[in-house]
Amino acid sequence: MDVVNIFLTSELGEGLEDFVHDQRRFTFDRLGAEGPKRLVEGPMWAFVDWVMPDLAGLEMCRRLRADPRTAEAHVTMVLEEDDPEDRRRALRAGADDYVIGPLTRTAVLDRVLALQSRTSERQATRRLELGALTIDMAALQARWNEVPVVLRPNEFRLLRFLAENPNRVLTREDLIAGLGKREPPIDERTVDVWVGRLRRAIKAAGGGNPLRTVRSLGYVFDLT
Amino acid sequence: MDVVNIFLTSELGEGLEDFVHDQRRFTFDRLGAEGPKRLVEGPMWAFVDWVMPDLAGLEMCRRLRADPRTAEAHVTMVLEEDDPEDRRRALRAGADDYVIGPLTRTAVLDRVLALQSRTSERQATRRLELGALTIDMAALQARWNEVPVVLRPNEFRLLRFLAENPNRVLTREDLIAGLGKREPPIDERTVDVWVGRLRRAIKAAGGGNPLRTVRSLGYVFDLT
DNA sequence: CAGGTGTGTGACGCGTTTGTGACTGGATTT
DNA sequence: AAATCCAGTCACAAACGCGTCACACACCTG
Repeated sequence: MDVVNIFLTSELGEGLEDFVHDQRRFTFDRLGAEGPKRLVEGPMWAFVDWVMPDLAGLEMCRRLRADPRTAEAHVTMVLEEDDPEDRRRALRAGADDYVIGPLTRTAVLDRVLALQSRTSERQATRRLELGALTIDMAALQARWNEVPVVLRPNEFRLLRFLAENPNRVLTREDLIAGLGKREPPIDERTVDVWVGRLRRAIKAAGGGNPLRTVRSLGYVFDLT
Repeated sequence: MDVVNIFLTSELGEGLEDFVHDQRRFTFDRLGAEGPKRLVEGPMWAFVDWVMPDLAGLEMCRRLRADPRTAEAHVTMVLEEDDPEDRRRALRAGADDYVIGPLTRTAVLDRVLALQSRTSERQATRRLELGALTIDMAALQARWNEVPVVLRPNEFRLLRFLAENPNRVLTREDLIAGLGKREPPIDERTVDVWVGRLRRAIKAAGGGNPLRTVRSLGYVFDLT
């Protein structure tokens, strides 16, 4: 299910809790002066209160824009009343949008659903998630439960290819071809060594063994 | 309505007047040896003539870059003919771009519209914050925990480009293109030297090493 | 013109990666 | 049970890719 990450500042959305609507899970997270507590992937929405205890809402806007983790977030400013001058300043500080408070579940839904289609195009970052394992194609990095798996180039290619065809037996021939090795022709037994090395790397990161051997045929990436 | 501020040198664009196109107002302003007459906000384009009565166009480029008011402007050099040597020198002097003159309303439109999306992103983030590292686009300065990192121009451009695409493997080709180097074609191995120099500079400021090498592919700016 | 700075390049050396053959032990077949 | 097959693992050599250095050249400054 798609997850919509929503960041809130200070006491905004006091009564708001995670909820599910229309195939989407809305999760709420506190947003402090240091930015988001945890790093999330996918579309992000931030609702910034105009008045904050220790930091002006405008400054928070600028910080969100300056931080690459949240630079792509859709920032909505929550105003107490409809002051044209404040709206202008909010937009200039980097907000995409504004609502007149207080923030309610309905207000959040309206904003997010109205704009989701537009924003979802942005997140082109390719990424595979298979159980505890996530593979970030852009960063060329794999993680097992957030623990980085240190992989050599060939191992990464192998993992990627296996993960892209889960629950399907891939012969050694498939794997050699899938990694684009032709010259010189690779001995099929070499694949065994590749798999061994990959397994060891995942294990070193505290992971399990998602790679199952199918005797006399090849290997499978077992999903769940 | 969005305003696009365009600066012109000397007799360039003699017949050009303010006009409106596609929801944008284009305003033209003279650019003298002392820089722009008035201070403006928002995106700026400067068209610099190669030949000027009292000042060489190249020198004008450098001044624009040195002046914090115009350092972020998009500078287009206007050449009379397509001389590769002149192009090279124009780019080296700080120009982002060039056209073969004379300057017409159409040429201005084309340049500005083609590049606006890219540049407007840049304008939005005058400052990047990535963990201990902050990059000040306006001051052309980077700091690691408030300690200035002394960078040469090329190193700054490299750091900036890497930091603008964090957690993404950038090939040497990407980096060369990202720094806008085309003429003459740059040897890919030179990128290694750039990275080495950049790393050393960050280290000299007491910083860590946010630049990860991805063997046989390129480099990544690792966030967190 | 001399001195200084910034930058691209070729070359060298070292650590890493990787394909392979050999050995081992478990599984399968006869 | 013996014979056979097959996959896991190790050690090793060759190839590869990267970091670094010194140098040349262009440019700027005085």
